[in-house]
Amino acid sequence: MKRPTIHDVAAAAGVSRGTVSRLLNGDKYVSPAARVAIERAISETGYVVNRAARSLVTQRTGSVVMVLSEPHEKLFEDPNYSTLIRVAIRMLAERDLSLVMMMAGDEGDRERVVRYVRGGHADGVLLVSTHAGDPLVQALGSGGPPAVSVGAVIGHENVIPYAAADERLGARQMTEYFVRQGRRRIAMITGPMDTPGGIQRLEGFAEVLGRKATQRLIAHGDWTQASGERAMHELLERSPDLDAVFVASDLMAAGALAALRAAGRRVPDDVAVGGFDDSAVAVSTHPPLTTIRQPLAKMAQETMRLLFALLDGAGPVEPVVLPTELVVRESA
Amino acid sequence: MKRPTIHDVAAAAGVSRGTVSRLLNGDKYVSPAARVAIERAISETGYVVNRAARSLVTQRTGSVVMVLSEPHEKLFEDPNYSTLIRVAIRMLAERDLSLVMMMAGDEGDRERVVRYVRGGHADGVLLVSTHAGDPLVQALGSGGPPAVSVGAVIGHENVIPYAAADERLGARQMTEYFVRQGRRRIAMITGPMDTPGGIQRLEGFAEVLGRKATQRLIAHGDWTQASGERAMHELLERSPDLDAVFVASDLMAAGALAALRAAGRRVPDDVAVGGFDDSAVAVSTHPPLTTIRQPLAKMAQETMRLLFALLDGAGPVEPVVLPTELVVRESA
DNA sequence: AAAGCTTCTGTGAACGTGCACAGTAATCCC
DNA sequence: GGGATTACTGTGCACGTTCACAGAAGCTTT
Repeated sequence: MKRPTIHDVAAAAGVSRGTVSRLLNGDKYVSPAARVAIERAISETGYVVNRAARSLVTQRTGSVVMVLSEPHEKLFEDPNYSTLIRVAIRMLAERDLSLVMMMAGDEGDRERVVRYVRGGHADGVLLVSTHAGDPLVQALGSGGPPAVSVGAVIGHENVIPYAAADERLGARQMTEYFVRQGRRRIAMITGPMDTPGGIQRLEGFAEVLGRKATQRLIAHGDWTQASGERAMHELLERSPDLDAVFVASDLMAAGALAALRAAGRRVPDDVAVGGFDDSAVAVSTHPPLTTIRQPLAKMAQETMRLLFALLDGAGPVEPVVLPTELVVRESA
Repeated sequence: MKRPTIHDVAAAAGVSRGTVSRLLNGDKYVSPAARVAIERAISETGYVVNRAARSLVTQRTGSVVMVLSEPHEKLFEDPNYSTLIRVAIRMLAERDLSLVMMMAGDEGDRERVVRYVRGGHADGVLLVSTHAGDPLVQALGSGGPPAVSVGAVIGHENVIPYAAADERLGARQMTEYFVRQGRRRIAMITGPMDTPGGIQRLEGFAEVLGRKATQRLIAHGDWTQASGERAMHELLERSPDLDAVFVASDLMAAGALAALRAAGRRVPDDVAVGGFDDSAVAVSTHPPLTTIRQPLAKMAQETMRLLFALLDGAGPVEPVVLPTELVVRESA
């Protein structure tokens, strides 16, 4: 049995295609009588609009694509993505838009994404965790559908609107907390230095410590737990007398805790540990992590709002930067 | 500037639409000369096929929808979803299919999903974490596009093909491990009893312990960390002399560890703790969790393979059940 | 009473593609 | 050398919708 078309609905309601279409698209000029007849016809026939046909004429697709720019093996280790996806699905659903997911981990992926977007298969683009210098951003460039990002895209802050946490503020909050506690040798494990979280959390750290933030006290990770563990070992070797470490993500902090335990350091007695994110992992470690809460859901919401503004044809929109908050648990 | 169409490509290559279409769709009858001319024309014009137009005539959409059937607030707390999404995106991309995400947490969501699927907007459906008696399954019913599930859908095992871990086997492996270690009072924290993981892990547990698996030693959780903590407190109150607990997920086990610590029990000396999943959280707890590894990536792959078989018009396909594996760490 | 609004309706064209079909030229088989 | 087969190509139609336009009917204004 064939799926009913707008023709069938029109026939059943005794009106023309045009009137049905007007009702469907919220046009004001539909008489009350026609309205009820059509609504009954729709529910009787079980009619659902054919998006392909609509797309063909409107030049819109009714979908937004989320592009995840992490190498495959690392993707999603960070539980934060979950929140983004959840919020995005939800807010898109309210506008009857659907969420398409794509990865841009390697060259082939990127080409596929560019083809997809430039081919007009999405009305908007939602960039996630895009690193500095990612060729994807250039390729998407202008002329395509509007793009926004969760967190700034380095080098394109003025081109791609974003909602982000105040990374510098968060880093300062944690570092100042250490200072207030009387910690003397404060180290840091950063994220990758081609991401805003990598760069700006280090900047905040350095702003507070000034000259005390020496290279010996800084090690770099790549957000993974394993890299946190590795970096902590490195720091312990270089600066055995450190008494605090600010780790730029909770997951890496979990790795750092393992390294400290292996080295026989007590947390927080010997070494205070501070994380960043306040993700689920922060409360499953031992001891639970003192960390910086990012308002992740709020960030996602604001990002979607920016996208909607662009979809609605608003002019240029301003980035949104949201405050972070220190959450004290037992690791510091 | 308008997007190039198949007409433009045909004109640039000096052939007709039909020939271009044949090349695009892998028809064998295209002369070598035409082939190179068209390929050059495509890259010169930057042509990308218009999916909407194609869908309209082929009645296919080129997309598969993943339906996440968890209440919103709980969704994604489980990091396992990440693996599913990653594998799905990847394998779909190889077939030039895209992944659309939808939630089915409440009645409104479910209706939207049904409309979407029955409206012909997806070529296939990928069910995730569908609970027993979910009306969605009925609503999708027959007549729609093929549906598969990661993990069995209770009550529809013979209708909806799935790939799953051998839940019973995993539960037996852990329970037998406890028994071999000489544990006497073995308790269990189950998942929700309307999911295969909830039911079958308990069955495996009971198979090994027989009459020793009493109600006093069994508590129920809902997969969340908080529920694991709550259930552990409950068990400690009911059966203070327990010396081992099998927890049906790592996340709940992390909660259980916190409860045990709060009660002053040492792990594994006083109480052995076993998890299930071998997810990322298993190595960030203290002590790291002895757990049952589910071959999650493999499960996802097999599920996709089943879906592809159905999309290719294969007859009925058989469910796939994959073995689990005991991973010994320090909690037991 | 004519002219101009407002409200509502129907109709034809267009969106870009795949597919069935018809048709052409070359090759092969006896 | 005539018929059948193979390799390839072009054309018209259909898919289901939106949109611009024309027009009808009722009401208000001049």
